[in-house]
Amino acid sequence: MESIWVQEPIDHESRVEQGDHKAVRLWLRLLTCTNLIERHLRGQLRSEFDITLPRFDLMAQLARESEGLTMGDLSQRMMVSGGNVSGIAAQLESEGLISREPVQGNRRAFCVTLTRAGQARFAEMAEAHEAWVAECLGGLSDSEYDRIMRALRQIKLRVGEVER
Amino acid sequence: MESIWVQEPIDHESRVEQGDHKAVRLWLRLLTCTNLIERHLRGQLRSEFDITLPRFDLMAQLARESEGLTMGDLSQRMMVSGGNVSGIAAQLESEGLISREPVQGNRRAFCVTLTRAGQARFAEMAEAHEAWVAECLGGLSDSEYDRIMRALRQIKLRVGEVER
DNA sequence: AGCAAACATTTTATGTTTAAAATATCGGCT
DNA sequence: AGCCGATATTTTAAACATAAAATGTTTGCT
Repeated sequence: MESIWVQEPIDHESRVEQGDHKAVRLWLRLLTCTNLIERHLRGQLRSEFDITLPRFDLMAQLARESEGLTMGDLSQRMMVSGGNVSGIAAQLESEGLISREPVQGNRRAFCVTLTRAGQARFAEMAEAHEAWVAECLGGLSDSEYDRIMRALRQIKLRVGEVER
Repeated sequence: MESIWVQEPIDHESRVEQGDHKAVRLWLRLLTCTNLIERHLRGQLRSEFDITLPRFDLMAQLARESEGLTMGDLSQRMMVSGGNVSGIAAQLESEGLISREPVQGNRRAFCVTLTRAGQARFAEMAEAHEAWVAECLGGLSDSEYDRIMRALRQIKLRVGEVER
């Protein structure tokens, strides 16, 4: 059980012992990559647009659904709890970037949409965001890209089955 | 030379745009997979062992270093702030799972180690944790596994460069 | 020795996230 | 009509996370 101590990069992945299994190593590498990119994007959004990643994420969901989404839809798509969406939406609403209108025929739900100001603001941010992501992930060849996408889809489906 | 990262712009304008969109799709899928697995593990740790992911993570660091680690070491390896480690360690200490002893020759630092109870508890959890991860990620062929690992390493390096 | 800078950690203030409880609405069943 | 379980959202409490200030220690420089 002698843990050869590798010192160079200290992150989720490099802390693994030799005896650890392949799946765990893949998991830690996946986690490291995602955390690094997420941290990068969070910092960029903060310094360039003074917005948090969750708020950007919520706006991004709305940007692809011009009809609007309910709070529950947002919670599902953002993969965060409903209470969390309540808080994030409250902030964006107070900044005038989104609006929440009652749904006719269902007084429980709200229909959340980007305001005109929100649309304009998001368009700016989305362009920069895309460039930042491409900086991190844009260099893959087509075949490599396809291969990873397929593998990740497989993983996604599998976790879905396990979760059930 | 890893050709993956050498981009040859044939049509400078449209090529880059396409690549950007692809990069974003890849990023979103990466994020989805990581979130799904993380959520699964969090839930399992909670329901099976009544422990949170950060606390498990801290214990996992210590389990690999029988000599113990300082608070600063833990902060670096867990990739979280020092203040955060203080709080998590305080909880674990109050539960008797870790101990913090003064380091001889440096009265600023603590040496944090798993208690005997902590070791036993972690051994149980680690076995289950590994099985859960394998459930999620174990379905890949060897070649797929190698390919993803390589691609993720390249991504990791690239983000490191971008960050600088 | 004296002092400044770096170090290791904790504290504080603020904000995020989650699970669970609370509130309110809807729909079906009798 | 009246009840009950599902649905949609908000509120609450606890854990987690960060940045920045505070505390105490070490190191190097003169």
